[in-house]
Amino acid sequence: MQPLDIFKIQNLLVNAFTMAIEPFEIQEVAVNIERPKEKTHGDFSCPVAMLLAKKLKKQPLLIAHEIVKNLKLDPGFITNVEVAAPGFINLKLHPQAFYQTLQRTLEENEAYGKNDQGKGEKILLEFVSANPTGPLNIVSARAAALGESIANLLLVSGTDVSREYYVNDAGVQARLFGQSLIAACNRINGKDTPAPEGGYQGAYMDDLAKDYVKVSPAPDPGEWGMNQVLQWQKESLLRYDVHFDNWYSEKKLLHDTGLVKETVEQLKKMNLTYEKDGALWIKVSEFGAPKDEVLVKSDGYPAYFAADIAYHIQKFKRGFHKIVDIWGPDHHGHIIRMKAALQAAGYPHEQFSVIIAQQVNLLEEGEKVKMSKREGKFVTMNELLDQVGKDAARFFFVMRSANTHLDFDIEVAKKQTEENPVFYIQYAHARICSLLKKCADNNLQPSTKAVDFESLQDAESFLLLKEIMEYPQWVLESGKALEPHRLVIYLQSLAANFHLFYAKQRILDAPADVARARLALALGVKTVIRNALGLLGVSAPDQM
RNA sequence: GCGCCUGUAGCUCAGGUGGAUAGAGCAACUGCCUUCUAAGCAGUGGGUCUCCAGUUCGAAUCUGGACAGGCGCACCA
Repeated sequence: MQPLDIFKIQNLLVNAFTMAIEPFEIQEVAVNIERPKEKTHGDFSCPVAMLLAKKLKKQPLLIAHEIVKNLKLDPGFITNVEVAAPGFINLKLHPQAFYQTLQRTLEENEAYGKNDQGKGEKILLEFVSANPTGPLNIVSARAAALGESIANLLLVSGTDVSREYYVNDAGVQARLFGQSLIAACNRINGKDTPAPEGGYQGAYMDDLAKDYVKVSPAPDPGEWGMNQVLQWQKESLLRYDVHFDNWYSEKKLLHDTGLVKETVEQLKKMNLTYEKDGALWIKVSEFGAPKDEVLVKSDGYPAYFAADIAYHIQKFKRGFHKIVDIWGPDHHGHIIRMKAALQAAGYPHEQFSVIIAQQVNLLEEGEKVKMSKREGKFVTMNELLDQVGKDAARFFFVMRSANTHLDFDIEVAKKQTEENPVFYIQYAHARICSLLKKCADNNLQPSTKAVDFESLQDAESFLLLKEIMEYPQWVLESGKALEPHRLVIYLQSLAANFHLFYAKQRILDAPADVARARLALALGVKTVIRNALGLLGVSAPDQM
C-alpha cells in the first residue's frame, strides 16, 4: 500500500463526515475539512455542524455531538475527536499517519507536491507583452515573476500551460519608433533632431542608433529596431529565469495573415458594429462596457482593440479552455471591454480572466523614484537585477499578492541583504545541506528506509511533519487561486519552524536511531524548500 | 463626473471564497554562541482591522454609503 498523503487523508475524512451527516437528510451541505489556525485545536477541523445548524434550526453544539456519535474513524488513523464551541469538530491525526507522509515525501523527492487536478485542462497564460520599444521596466519584472510562478504552479497540477508573449510590433507606435530611431541617428551625426511628438528617446535609443548606422544596406528602421529591442527583452527575461513557449507577433500573425480584417468582417456580419464619424465602432456597451469602442479608425487602419479582439478569439480557437492574461495597472480599464467583446462575439468570456500586476513604487532612500518612459528615465529590469540579484527580485515580486500596490525599496534590498526574507528561507536550506555533509563525514547515512520514525516525538518535529504533509495542498490552492504569494507565506512558516527545531533538537549528537529519524525529517524539509523555491524561480543554495 | 485597485501594528504586508484569542517580517527593547552555520532562537512592547450603517449564530472578510490614496475613462497601445 502506498503511504498516505494529505489528499488521501482529507478524502477519508470528508467521506467519514459525509456518512455521519446522512441521517440528518440535508442534501445541500458539503463537508469541508479545514486546518485550524490554533495548534491546540488539533490537526483538522470540520465546521459542518454550524452549516447544518441553519437548516435544522438546532444548536450547532448539539449537532456536532450527534455527528461525532455517528462518526466512524479508525483509531489508528484519528486518535482524538473533540467538539469545541461554537460547533467545530476537531481531529487529531495518529503519529503513524504523519510518519507515512514524511516517508512519502522522501520517496517522491522532486515530484513531491505535484497533483493531478489540472489534468486535461489547457490554459494559455499571456504575460509581460511589453511593447518592443524599450527595455523592460519594473512592472514588467513584476508581471514576469508572477507569470512564471503561476505557470509553474499550474504545470505541477498537471495543467497543459502555454506561456505566451504578445509582441506589439504593429500600428502607429511601430512607425513612431522607426522615426525616433532615425532622429537618434541624426543626433549622433551631430544634427539637432528631436524625437517626433510622442516618440522615444533616451540613452538606449542612441545605443540602438549607433548599431543601426553600421548595418548595410539600411533595413526598415522600425522593424529592425523593434527586433533588436525584442532581443534585449529576451535576454533580460532569460537572465531572470523566465521562459516563454511562444512569442506571438501581432504584425506577422494577426495583420499579415488577414486575421484582423477577418475578425472585423465577422463582427460586422454579426451586426455588432456601426459607422460613425467615418470610423467603425463595436457595440460593446450593450455587453457591459461603459461605452462603445472604435474598431477601425477613420484613416482605414484597425485600432489596437481590433487586433486584440482577434488575438483573444484566436486563443480560444487554438483550443485553450482557459485564458489568463497578466496586465499592467494602466490596462485595467481594458478588462471590461475585452470581456464584453468576447461575449458579444459568442466566446466563453467567463473563461477569460485578467490578473492586474499592480504598480510598483520604486523607492530609493525612502524617496519615490519617478519613472517616465517617454523621457527615457526609468529603472529597467536589468538595472534591478544588477542591484538586487535574481533571487531577491523574483522573491520580492511574488511574495505579495498581485493586486497590492507594491513598495520596492531598492536601497533596502541591496544594502541590507541579511534582512531580506529570501535569505531566511535559503538559510534553512543551507543549514540542512550542511547537516547532511556533516553526517556523511560521521558515517551517518540519511536513509528513506529502515528509519525509526517513532523516535520523532517532540513538539518541534510534529510541527514540521505537519507542514511537510500540508505542502501539496498549498501548491494546489496557490495554483487554483493563481496566487503564488500563498506559497511564500507557507515557506516562511516552514523555515521558521525548521529554525526552531534546529535550535531545540540536536541531531548529530543524538543516539543513532534518533539522529537518523531527525535527519530524515530535515531531509523532508529540504526537499520541500527546494521544490517550493523552484516553483518561485528562487535558488536553494547548499551553503551560504 | 464614471469605472477599477487599495486602506489591518511605527514601516512593508499576510489573513486559505463568513469561523475559534486578527498574524508575520522589519524597526525598538531584553536575553541566548568552548556545542550540527547567530543570515539563527527565545522573550517584551505595539491594533477602534479608515469611518458609519446593514445582512446572521458569527464580519477584517459579504452588502450599501462616506472619507483617503493610486490608476484608468483617446479614431494611443
